[in-house]
Amino acid sequence: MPHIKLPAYEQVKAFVKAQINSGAWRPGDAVPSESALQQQFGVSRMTVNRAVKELAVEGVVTRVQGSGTVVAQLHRISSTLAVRDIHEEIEARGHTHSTQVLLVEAVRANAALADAFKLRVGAKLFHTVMVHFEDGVSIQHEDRHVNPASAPDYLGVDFTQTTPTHYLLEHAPLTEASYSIEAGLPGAAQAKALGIKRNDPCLLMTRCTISGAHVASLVRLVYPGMRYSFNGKFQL
Amino acid sequence: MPHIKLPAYEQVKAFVKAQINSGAWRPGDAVPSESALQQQFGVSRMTVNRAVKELAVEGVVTRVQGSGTVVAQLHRISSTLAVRDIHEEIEARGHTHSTQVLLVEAVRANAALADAFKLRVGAKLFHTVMVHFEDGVSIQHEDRHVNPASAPDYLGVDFTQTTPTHYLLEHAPLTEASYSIEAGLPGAAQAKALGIKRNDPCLLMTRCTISGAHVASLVRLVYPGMRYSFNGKFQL
DNA sequence: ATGGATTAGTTGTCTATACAACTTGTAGAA
DNA sequence: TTCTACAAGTTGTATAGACAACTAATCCAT
Repeated sequence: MPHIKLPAYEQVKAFVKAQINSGAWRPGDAVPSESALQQQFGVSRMTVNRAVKELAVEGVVTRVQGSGTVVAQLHRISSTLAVRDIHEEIEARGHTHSTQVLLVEAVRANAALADAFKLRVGAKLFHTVMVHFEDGVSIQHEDRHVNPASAPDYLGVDFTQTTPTHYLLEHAPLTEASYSIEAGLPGAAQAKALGIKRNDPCLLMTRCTISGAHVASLVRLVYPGMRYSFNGKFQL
Repeated sequence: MPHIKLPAYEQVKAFVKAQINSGAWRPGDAVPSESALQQQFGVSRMTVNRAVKELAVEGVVTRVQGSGTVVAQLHRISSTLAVRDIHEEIEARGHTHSTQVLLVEAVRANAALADAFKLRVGAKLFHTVMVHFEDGVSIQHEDRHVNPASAPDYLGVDFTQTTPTHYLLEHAPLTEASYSIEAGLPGAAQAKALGIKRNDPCLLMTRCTISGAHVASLVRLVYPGMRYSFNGKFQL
């Protein structure tokens, strides 16, 4: 065991976590005030403040100005789902990525698309459909609509060289995004493109990204069920 | 527009975010040093330090001691997946929750379970199977194994009154958890218990929770496909 | 009893300063 | 050329103090 000297604020954090961890302090219990911890550890209040504030950000404790600090009721799994380029993701696993472009076109927004993009019906949108492969195995079907206001040159991009996610992250900096993940069956065309059966379960992700004032992109991703999973981890 | 006076550190954060948001600073670009921002805003270095440090925690910028600060390459969607009691979750939606307990028993660990719990083959484990309903509609099939060392009285709990998650969060404080979400088909027994067809796609979540020195619980959750989704949002 | 002011205690923000730890480029020595 | 030592710049940690903002309880006058 290396005798690494932890910073003072880390020692305070470790102490609080240990009390919670051991069960001595239970959810809802009060955590000693900053001045109490300050005296206990012989450090300045700013140092204690930093420690407890970080624990609050991590969701371990809850603070109320004027009232005090208590052990949080729920311990959250803080998993950070990256809006990440699938190309990089696959390369990071040491595999090779390839893309089959199925469709590149300009379309006019129907009611549903107009609503999602906050544009009028009939407004011009870009539309691409492609399949991504990991070592030759289909892993993601990507059906995307893009707002020309956010990426006017989108249709001219060579998507066998650059993924839409990569291009958009470069040209339309992300300011807001929302997503939804559910299970479902692929459409006929999607199943065919992915080379799976119509009744093979899939993870369906829809994601809407906003860049500045515009809704930049709306994408529907289909992951063949058994070939992909979302993973996460949490540590107190 | 309310003229709310933001704290100084929030103003610095807002400035940096605005530069990134507008595209003036792109991923990989250098962010001004703390001393530069300090002079620009006429505040102390500690205030600037707090602002930029928080941006680093949020994943907006990347800092390297001795080198500097740059705009982060990837903007992450930080979605916090709560290890949350499904009872509370349903009640929070204004619906009513009910449980059908299918199995409560003690079992001996087979190879797979022993490996997951880091116990020897044949060690005693508790095992419960139940279905959760939201307004009478099945929404989750829960198949759970529990380490007796973490919750010796687990089998005596009335699970029509208390959910396993709630009981375990109370009696075995969570210190670590990992999960995996994928799409798949339910087993025959699971489909029957949920009242769905064998080929209805489902979200499958397996979750392993650690409490102190013990692997406390291993649970396999099955959510009927179209009735449940995981949602998340991100804002710069 | 009710309502209002006061007060003690707690967290939130901010300052000015100091030193430590680390990175990077440069000047000098081998 | 190559390596070393140094210096400048940057972030990390920590201090002591101050005031603001808020909460909860108490006391007091009505």
